[in-house]
Amino acid sequence: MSQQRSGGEAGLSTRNGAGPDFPDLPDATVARLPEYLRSLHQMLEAGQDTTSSEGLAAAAGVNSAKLRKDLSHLGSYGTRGVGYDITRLVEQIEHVLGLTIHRGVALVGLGNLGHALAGYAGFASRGFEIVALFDADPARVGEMVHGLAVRHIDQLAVTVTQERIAIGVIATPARAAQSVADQLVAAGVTSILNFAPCVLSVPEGVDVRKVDLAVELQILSFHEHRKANGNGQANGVARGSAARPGEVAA
Amino acid sequence: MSQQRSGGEAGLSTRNGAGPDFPDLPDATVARLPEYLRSLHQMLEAGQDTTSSEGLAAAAGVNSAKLRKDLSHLGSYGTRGVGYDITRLVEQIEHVLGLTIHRGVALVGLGNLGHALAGYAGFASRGFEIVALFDADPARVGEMVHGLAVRHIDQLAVTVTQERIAIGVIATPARAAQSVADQLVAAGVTSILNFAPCVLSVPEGVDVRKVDLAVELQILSFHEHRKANGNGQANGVARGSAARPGEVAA
DNA sequence: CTCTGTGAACTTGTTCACAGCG
DNA sequence: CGCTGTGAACAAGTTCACAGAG
Repeated sequence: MSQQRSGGEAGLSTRNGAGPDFPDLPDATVARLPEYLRSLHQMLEAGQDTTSSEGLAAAAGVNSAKLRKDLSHLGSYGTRGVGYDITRLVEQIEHVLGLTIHRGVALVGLGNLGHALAGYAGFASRGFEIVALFDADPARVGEMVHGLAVRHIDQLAVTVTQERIAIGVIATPARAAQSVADQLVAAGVTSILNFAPCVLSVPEGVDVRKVDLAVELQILSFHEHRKANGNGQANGVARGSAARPGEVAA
Repeated sequence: MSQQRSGGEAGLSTRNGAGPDFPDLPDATVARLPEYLRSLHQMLEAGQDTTSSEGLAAAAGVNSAKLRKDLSHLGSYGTRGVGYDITRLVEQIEHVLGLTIHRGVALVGLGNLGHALAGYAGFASRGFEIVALFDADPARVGEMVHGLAVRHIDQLAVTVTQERIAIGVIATPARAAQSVADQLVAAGVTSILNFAPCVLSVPEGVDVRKVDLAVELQILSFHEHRKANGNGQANGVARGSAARPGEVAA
């Protein structure tokens, strides 16, 4: 697993017992499906209605064998000699990712980053709706942010339970994050996206994904360092990256 | 591999030819070093000066064998029967990651996210300084954001070259990202952190890391979907995540 | 004859388990 | 004797290369 890649615990992903609708996907595959989906939507907008593994792979920045293997895990939705029907593939991926269900998200912490996340168009366009905002600072409570009023963190339990929110986003300072996570979990949240630079511990059955902006820069720094010192043929693009192979433009 | 996982091309990382100072680290190890570093700093602040692999592993959310293997790639900086000297380990990791050198960063795109990034304290505290802001919108040019004036994107080449900026952050809409990347590369930038939801193509020798906020939610959605349908023992925490193993609280 | 789907080879990453240093 | 450092076993992920469907 990418950013980041890569890191994190074993990533058991998902064990078997799967019906036809819930194939048992490798973690690495799950992490790439959203990227395929994005490329497919782009193609639809461009008026395309069919694509080859080669074409979609190029658009998503992976190689075609990998793409075919990923898609084959969903079942066979391609036609040999022709390619994939884009609409059908989109439906299939959205179904597997559970994007056909509308998902409400609670956002905790309305500092700089929280404000940006609250207004991030990319969430809404992908079927996620931020339905509640929380902050511990009384000065921020009541403030309207992108059409939603900020509530005090004390309201978290009630709201999350009432609105059956299953996904929480933590954008608080690190020192507050564990406590917020505990409250989210207690209220019934089972998936957390954590932007605070700290490790959260949560009960089994709760998924946490972490995005640490500074970590990404530090990884780039490592590669810079190596390039600068001319050692090895440093050039690697890892976890979640997107360089196409062998292009030399500039 | 995995958050990134992590997606992306082969991830050659770094080939050999390494001197003692530039060990050839596996990508997965590089991705974890920043997390170790953060935990170590936290321990220093708490007044600790020594830690065991077990202790640091717990703090960083990995298992201790992995941690020891990761650190062993840097050379032997532990004492058997005792543990690691925190200060020494911090120095070593910072050196390997190239954090001893001050790195200026250019940020392009000052929408919601760009504003948040410009003010993100986590960058500065990790040795990265945002030294220039760019936007294409004339209405935003000249605006002061966290002490820096926004310049027009036309100034990018000059500024990046003059200030010898090696790292660029793209926080523009997707449609502008490729053009911005091209300009960054042309001006000499060799590492790019891309927040735009699109694949960038860059020449060999340039590293790109991608952070896509919506992708993270979609991955969580997949696990939600499986949990809701009770299929398999869904619970996996992948790329860049941070749940401790086997804790059952709440 | 083209392009998918997939076994098999290979590479990378993780975990185990223990030798041996301090 | 505790804890690091590491070979060896294992697991996951990637790539190759080709059979065979359309």
